[in-house]
Amino acid sequence: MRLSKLNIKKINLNDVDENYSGQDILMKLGELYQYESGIYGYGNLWTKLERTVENIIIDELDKAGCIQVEFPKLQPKKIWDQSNRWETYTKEGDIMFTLDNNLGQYGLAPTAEECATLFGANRLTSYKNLPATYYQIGEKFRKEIRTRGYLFRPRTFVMMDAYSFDKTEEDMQKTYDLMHEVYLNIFKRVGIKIIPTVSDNGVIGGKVAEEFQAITNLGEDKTLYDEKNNIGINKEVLEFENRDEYLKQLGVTDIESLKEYSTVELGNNFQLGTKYSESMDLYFTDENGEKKPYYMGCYGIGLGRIIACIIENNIIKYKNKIKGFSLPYEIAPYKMQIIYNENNKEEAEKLYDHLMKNNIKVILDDRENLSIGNRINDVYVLGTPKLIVLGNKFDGKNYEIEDTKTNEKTSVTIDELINTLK
RNA sequence: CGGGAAAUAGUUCAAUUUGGUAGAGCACUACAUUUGGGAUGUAGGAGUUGCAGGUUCAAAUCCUGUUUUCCCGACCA
Repeated sequence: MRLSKLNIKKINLNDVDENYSGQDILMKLGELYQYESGIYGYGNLWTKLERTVENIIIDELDKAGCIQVEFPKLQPKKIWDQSNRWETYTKEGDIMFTLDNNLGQYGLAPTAEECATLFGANRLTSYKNLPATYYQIGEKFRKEIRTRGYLFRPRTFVMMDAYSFDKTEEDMQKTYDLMHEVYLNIFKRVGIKIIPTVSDNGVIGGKVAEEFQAITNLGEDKTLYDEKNNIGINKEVLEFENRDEYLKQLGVTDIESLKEYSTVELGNNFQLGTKYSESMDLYFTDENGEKKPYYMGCYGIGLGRIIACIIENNIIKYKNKIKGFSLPYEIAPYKMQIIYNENNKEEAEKLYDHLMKNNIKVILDDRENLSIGNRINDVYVLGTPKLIVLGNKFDGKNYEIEDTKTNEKTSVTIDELINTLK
């Protein structure tokens, strides 16, 4: 990408939000735009980053045999009546944005159990069709009573939601366990340290729900982490009466020895059982020709939260002052930023074309009338993991790459450069 | 929904205490110089002070109402 086309604003790093520095920088750049509390527009960097994370999620889910689909964001009231959730979501919970017009009443998708169940039941008519898991990635809408931390808790956000259909409770458990493994792979690939955590729902109904908590000092939750068993316990659980029995069940013996972390929930999986199948009156036919309810599960990952988390966990400071951030190389939409002085303009253009031809996404800082220093500082503001300067020291052969996280500099030839970037 | 803070130029803020022509830094525009870690000079543009009432000769400033934003809590498939 040519930086001259991105039209980022010049920013002052002296008054950056202390808590959410990365997202505030994107706001100041114009790469995030707030329309009102909890409703944002995303610039190129956020969008590309989202695509990258999305592709990782799609890749892992597809490998696990899940089927990508898309459900409507505009959902008719009648399907919510079918599961008896319209009142819950509009009155008691008051979480759904609703529309009322001459065609009828609608809700903007806060989630999609109804859509998924109807969609699945229409084609999963026989036990021979099961199991099946459908997933989609798209915007969700929720009337959060209090927005918080930019894209950590907005009112519209991008989420992956998956819905599984199984014949029996045992099969549902298998699918649920499989999704657990898929989630761990996803979070590993996006570079986030995750703690699979027992949530409070789990206490009430046995092991039917789990959260995937990421360690960050900006978190909303407190999680006790048992490193040996790789399991976390939401601190809320300790408030419950049957805590001892429950902890025993988890294999946690010494609660005092567990380290407490501030965390944010990036994913949440649930065993739904036959709740939707039965309430919506949708069944399959089993081996004996009998009507049976689907055992379902639902699985969610917040894409926006993943991205916010990655950005805020990779802030770069210099002399205790915020400088910007540095994205993990694997997920950065642009791997390197090319900076040059007037004498090396042609060389820089050549390098840019060469990398593009090799399908390596980089940023060429082709803006005019800026000092090298200005340009280098903007690398940090955009989060680009590596930078290369074609300045006075450039000899036409050896390229000096700098890692923005470690400040390590290496000198390489063009072929070596392409190999490192691949 | 409870508690707290705030709203003035694109942005971060000052001027409000004590009513009297609305300012500054950064950003923006033009020209020149500068160009390896957030330059310099000269000139310039930019505002119905969130909105609505009220008091006053006069309101950013005082009073009343209202809207919005942020933070803490509660809430959270």
